[in-house]
Formats: sequence, C-alpha cells, structure tokens
Amino acid sequence: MGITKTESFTEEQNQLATLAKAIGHPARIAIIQHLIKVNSCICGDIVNELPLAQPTVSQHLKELKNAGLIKGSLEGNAVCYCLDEKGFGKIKSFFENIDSYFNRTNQCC
Amino acid sequence: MGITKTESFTEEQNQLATLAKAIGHPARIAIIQHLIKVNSCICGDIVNELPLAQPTVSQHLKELKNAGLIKGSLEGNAVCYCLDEKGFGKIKSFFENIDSYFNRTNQCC
DNA sequence: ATTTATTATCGTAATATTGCAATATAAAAA
DNA sequence: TTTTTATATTGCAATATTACGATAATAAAT
Repeated sequence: MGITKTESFTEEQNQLATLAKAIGHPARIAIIQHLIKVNSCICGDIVNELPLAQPTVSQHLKELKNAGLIKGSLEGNAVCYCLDEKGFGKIKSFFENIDSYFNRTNQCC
Repeated sequence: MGITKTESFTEEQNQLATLAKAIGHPARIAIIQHLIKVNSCICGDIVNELPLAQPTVSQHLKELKNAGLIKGSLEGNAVCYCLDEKGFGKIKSFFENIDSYFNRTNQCC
C-alpha cells in the first residue's frame, strides 16, 4: 500500500505525526537551525546555506510552511522566513509529557 | 531521486532528522502515547491497541527501536516494551533551543 | 511431542518522498 | 521595456515507506 491509515488514528496523533515528519529531514533540520542561529527573519539566503538545488530547497520550505513550522512573507521579490511558534507549540507539550514520564518512572527494561 | 543526501549534512542534523522521522507516523505516536499512559513496560498488548495488522505493528516497533526511542526485552515468549530515555534525550535539547529562541525573539513576519 | 501464543521476517503491491532540470512567475533594477 | 534577481511549479526518475498475507521462529502450555 504505502498509504498511512490516517482515518484510523486520532486527529491529535495525525497532527503530531505530521509535525514530526516535517521536522524529520536533515535539510529541514538545517533550515530550522539556521533560522534559530540568525535569530530573526531571514530573506533569501537559505538556498546558499544548503547543499541542495534551489527547487529542492523551495520544496522543503513549502513543507515546513504547510506544517506550520515556518512563516514566509513577501518582501519585495524576496521572501522573508522565520520560525512559526504555532507549529512548534503544538509539538512542545508532547515532549513535555515524555519528559515528565521519565521524571516519574524508572527505566525498567 | 528519492534518496536523502545524508552525506551533505552534519551528523547532528542527520541524527535529529532520524529521530523526528521515527516519531513522524500516527501509529508510532500512538505506540509512544500508550507506553506513556500505562506508565511502565508493557508486554504484548500493543498490537491490540492499534488498528493495524500484527506485521505492520511489529515493523513500527522495530523502527522505534532502531531509532533508540523504545527498548524491548524478551520476557518468555512475549516482548516487554518501554520508552528509551536515550533517544528522547537527544531530541530534547533541540526543542529546548527552539523554546529559548521564542522566549528571546519577537515574531516578526 | 504437539499445540498454542507471541513476535519477527519475507515478499510484494501501492503510494510517498527526494532531488533536480526546465520552466514559469513576479517584482526590482537598469 | 528589457534584464536581472528571487522564488515557485512542473515533470520525472530513483528510492523509501506503508501495509499486510504468508510464513518462520521461539517459547510456553497441554
């Protein structure tokens, strides 16, 4: 098949999976890290930062945008990108739950 | 191509991507959530919790195990699964960085 | 020893992802 | 207006992922 059985899972599960999946590529990790590093919006230079062709980078940016992890606003003929708190906020509580799990539970296996 | 250019990225970027990718499927989110919920190792009943056939679940468990997100130890003819702090620890600091980014930076776009 | 229960592996079909060349689009600059 | 610059879209080939039936492997139970 190759098709995920989305309808069999809760909306929350699908949402978290979508976010994690969007993060789950080294190029997209690199984009996120770059946006953290420059600590502000960045216009344009993302393509120069990555070892990938421009259409490939554009595609990765689109996926991050669809997931709500970055925002891009037109700034003349360039686009200004920055991290989007909305997407990251959603996945944050998931990892906080895991953190509190490890804080209250001993490793058993 | 369909092949990720792993060699073009840092080891950290590839590692984080591998972890996020492993989390990035609703069935694997469901497995993780179930392990949190029962708050201990769980032997066997994971297949019954998911709307997927046994081989599919087994495959998802394997991926989580390979990523270092869960551990499984033999317990008779069953297997005892629990979350693995190792994998989650690696991805934790990444999200902490993002958190501190949002704490010190105003949304601009 | 045979059966039962649990998990893993193999094989395979369907679909998704990755990457890029070519091309399109759109705004600024000349 | 033409050119340049920056980004997006299309089309396609290569590879990866998802799912499951069939089957294997292993240990407990009978």
